[in-house]
Amino acid sequence: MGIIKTSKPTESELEILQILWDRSSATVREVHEELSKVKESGYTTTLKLMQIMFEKGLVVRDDSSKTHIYQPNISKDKTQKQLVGKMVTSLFGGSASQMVMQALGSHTTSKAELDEIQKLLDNLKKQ
Amino acid sequence: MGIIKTSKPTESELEILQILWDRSSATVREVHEELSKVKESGYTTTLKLMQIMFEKGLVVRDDSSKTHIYQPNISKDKTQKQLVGKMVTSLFGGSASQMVMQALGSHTTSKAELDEIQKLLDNLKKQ
DNA sequence: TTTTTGATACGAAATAATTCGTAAACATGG
DNA sequence: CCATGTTTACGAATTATTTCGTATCAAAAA
Repeated sequence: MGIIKTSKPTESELEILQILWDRSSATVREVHEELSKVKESGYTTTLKLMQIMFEKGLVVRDDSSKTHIYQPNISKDKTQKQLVGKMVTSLFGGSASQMVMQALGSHTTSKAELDEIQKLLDNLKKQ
Repeated sequence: MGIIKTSKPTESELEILQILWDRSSATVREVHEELSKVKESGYTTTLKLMQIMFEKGLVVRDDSSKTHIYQPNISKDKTQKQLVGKMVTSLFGGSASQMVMQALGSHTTSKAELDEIQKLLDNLKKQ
């Protein structure tokens, strides 16, 4: 049983978490470079955000050397579950299938992905 | 081709839209009663929110009588698509199936719902 | 050693979202 | 007509989030 993380990440925090999940660890500089590809903002903005995330416990950091190295402290999986769950509740009246249909209906999904979903569906049906 | 609604509704606005989508039209009083069931807040707060939503074009209203009657001005379907799409992009790297799996994996889904999804899946596979 | 570069810390401004108090308008019942 | 209750309008406080400027420190370069 892990520690409960109540506060859901803000939009900006999520962008940073994405990068940390991908790379598993990164400096502020690295995160900022990555963000800059899709977003216009100053270095100290990214720094401040990551400091706040540290205070909130969303990330951990190694500050043994001058340049701190950050790592995510909440799992991608759990966070996805949490946010999807919230969306299912608040936007689809609790019906996951409604959301699934909306998701599959509007996006083009590859054959491989459809097969994966089929597999999952088969498993769920058995139980 | 409809008018483009850029601004995504805030959390609070979404709660109100839910109610308007359900009832198709409602007064501030009615919306507030409904909200009160799950949330603690003052009447004028709801009023103000709905006024702002009107300014943004999220809702329309009939103000021919003293008590205004509000209706949603963006469709539930479009809004769901938009928000699900945003989540797929920002949280699942564009893979709808990843999200579907997360949604189905964490929620308990009824047999009937699973069948519905199966039907949709069959359709998608054919194409 | 001195200068330059790159890093953190931190306060605070700017922006967005939520909340509420108060005034004014108006209908209704006495 | 007057009091009461319900409504809208609106300003403004509060809270949350994002953004950046400036000070300071340390390492590397000159």
